[in-house]
Amino acid sequence: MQVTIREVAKAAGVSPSTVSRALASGGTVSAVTRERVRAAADRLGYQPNPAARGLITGRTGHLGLIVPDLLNPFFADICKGVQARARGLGHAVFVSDAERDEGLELDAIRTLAPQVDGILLCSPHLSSEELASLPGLTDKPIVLLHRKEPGFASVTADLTEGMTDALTHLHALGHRRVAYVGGPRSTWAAGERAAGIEAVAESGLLDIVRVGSVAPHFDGGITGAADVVLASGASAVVAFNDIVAFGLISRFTARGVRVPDEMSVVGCDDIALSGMAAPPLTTVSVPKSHGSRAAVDLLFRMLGTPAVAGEPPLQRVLPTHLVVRGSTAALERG
Amino acid sequence: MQVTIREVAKAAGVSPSTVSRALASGGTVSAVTRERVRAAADRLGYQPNPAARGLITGRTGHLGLIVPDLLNPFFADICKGVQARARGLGHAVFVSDAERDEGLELDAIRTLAPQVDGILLCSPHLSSEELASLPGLTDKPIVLLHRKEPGFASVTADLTEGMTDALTHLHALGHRRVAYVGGPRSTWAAGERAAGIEAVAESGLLDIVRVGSVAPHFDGGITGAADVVLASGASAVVAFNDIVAFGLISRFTARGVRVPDEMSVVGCDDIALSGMAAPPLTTVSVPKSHGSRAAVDLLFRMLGTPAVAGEPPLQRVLPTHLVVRGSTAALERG
DNA sequence: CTGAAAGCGCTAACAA
DNA sequence: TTGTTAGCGCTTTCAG
Repeated sequence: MQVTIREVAKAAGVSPSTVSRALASGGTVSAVTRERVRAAADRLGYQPNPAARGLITGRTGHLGLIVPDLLNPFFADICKGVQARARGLGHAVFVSDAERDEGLELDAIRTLAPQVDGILLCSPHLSSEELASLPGLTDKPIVLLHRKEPGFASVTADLTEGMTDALTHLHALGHRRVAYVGGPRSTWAAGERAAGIEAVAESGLLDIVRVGSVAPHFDGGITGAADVVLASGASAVVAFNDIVAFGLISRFTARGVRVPDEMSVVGCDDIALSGMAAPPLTTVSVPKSHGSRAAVDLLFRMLGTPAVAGEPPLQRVLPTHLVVRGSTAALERG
Repeated sequence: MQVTIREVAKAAGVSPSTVSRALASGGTVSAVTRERVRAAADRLGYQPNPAARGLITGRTGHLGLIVPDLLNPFFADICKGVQARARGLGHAVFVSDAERDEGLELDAIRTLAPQVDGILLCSPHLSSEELASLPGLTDKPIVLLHRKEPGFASVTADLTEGMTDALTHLHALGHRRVAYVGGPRSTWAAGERAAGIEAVAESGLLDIVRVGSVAPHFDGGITGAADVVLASGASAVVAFNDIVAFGLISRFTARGVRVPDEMSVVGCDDIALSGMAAPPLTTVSVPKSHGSRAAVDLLFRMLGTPAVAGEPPLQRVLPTHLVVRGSTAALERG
């Protein structure tokens, strides 16, 4: 089906192993031979078969990326970043959308593991216990993306600080009573955000109204949450993420409450669309491409330097920053 | 690194080939042996090495998907759909984001080709000539997704009809002068849409104002286009896609023009966020998961039945439909 | 129904 | 510097 190394060897008048060496980076071949081999390879359109190579090197040249939902632009962005960095390092990436289903996620890990050199796992839903069982499932290195867990290498963003920044911003604008619409309760990221909210609540800086949890997708009971926010007397609201923020704004608008004049809204993630919305969304920006890049780099480091027992895995925490756009405004007459 | 077929064979007291047969679907093994092998495999946590298998069967069990930009939720959605269907058929999928760059796209095809059984290509940017050169690059089957090209199997949506539906809807609401903000000029999809717009223009049903082309992402000169629309005297606008529509609405809002009261807006694609926007977007819905599914199925059919020379490749065209939400309204006092 | 042997395309010792 | 040999893990003839 493909042109093999043997045909190239024949065409160049050398042995297959010489072809292999000539085409490899560290191969020890004479310049003339290398040129002859290259020419022959080009002429025949030779493409090395990665499966055969992998069989012997133990490296596949593939990475696995598992995300909970590509429909959430946050994860699509992650995916793009991972893909770009992996390409730069000569690796192709398998993407698996786990559809927010723990069973599918575990399946994906099991299925992907034997075909990749390492796995990047965006898994807000898996329990700590399930995560802990992973190293038994596969010996391939795993990097957690946007989740931190003892015993795992990870790259995360400082969401706690992001939330306090958001609240501080609202306070500076004169808001004193602020609602928080949380995300799925059991999630790691939800806990991180809540910690930031609670820290501010306890400091007494702001009066915080906690408006339960909504699913962070498009039909997740956001309408009801918006109505609760409206009834609470809050003049501003921080949302679990940008999608929830969009949902809130949509409902506010439908009820004739103008954003930001009558209600300030802050999102989280800074998905690409948030700058395009009407009004453009003030949001806590999570470093997506930078985080993806860092995660891929961390995984590669682990590939080069297999884990030493007793040495704790690297956990990198990236800063967030608040992007102030048009959905927040100063409160008139405190 | 992994447990091999030989260890399973030893554990089950049979030969490697028997293990292979026992685990394969069509293997001719006695029920007892099969059970014994299965038990041993389970106990040892055996996972067949797909690379080794692929080397001999000529099948990788992988699909390649190439998209121009995952940041566009339309393609993220496609990706999700392809992934879901491929998983159902036991295939993993490589995703490659070509970053709207023809060179990267060609590279991706070249790189992916030897590692997959077939390729799903979302390529609005490649010229017809470049596309035509693809079969020389690889003999792997290719299905074009959301682009139709002579000589290629494809799955597309009827955008022309979608556009005429959108305009008909606006006409029914009393609009008589409607702007069209087009996308990148040279794109296949742009041509399809333009055909629908022109058909209506020629019919004389509506007065169409063509407002040039904007890049279909977040900074693509949409602000300027919005101002041109406003100056044109149109009471409604059809946008190249939902993202452009969001950008227009954002600018309209910033200039104090209310949507839909003073300006109706129609998008195209029906990305997940469009129902969440404020106001929720009226849009031409393109069947994304259905299209992805159809494309994967078509690719699998080609894998089963290699192309017969002289027989034209299958080209499937899916219907679009207009989703009327809150961004369009009847024109007061025509 | 099962085992032995060959070999997919490639790389990595080891000799030459 | 180059060729020869062996073998990665698996499937698939071919005998038995």
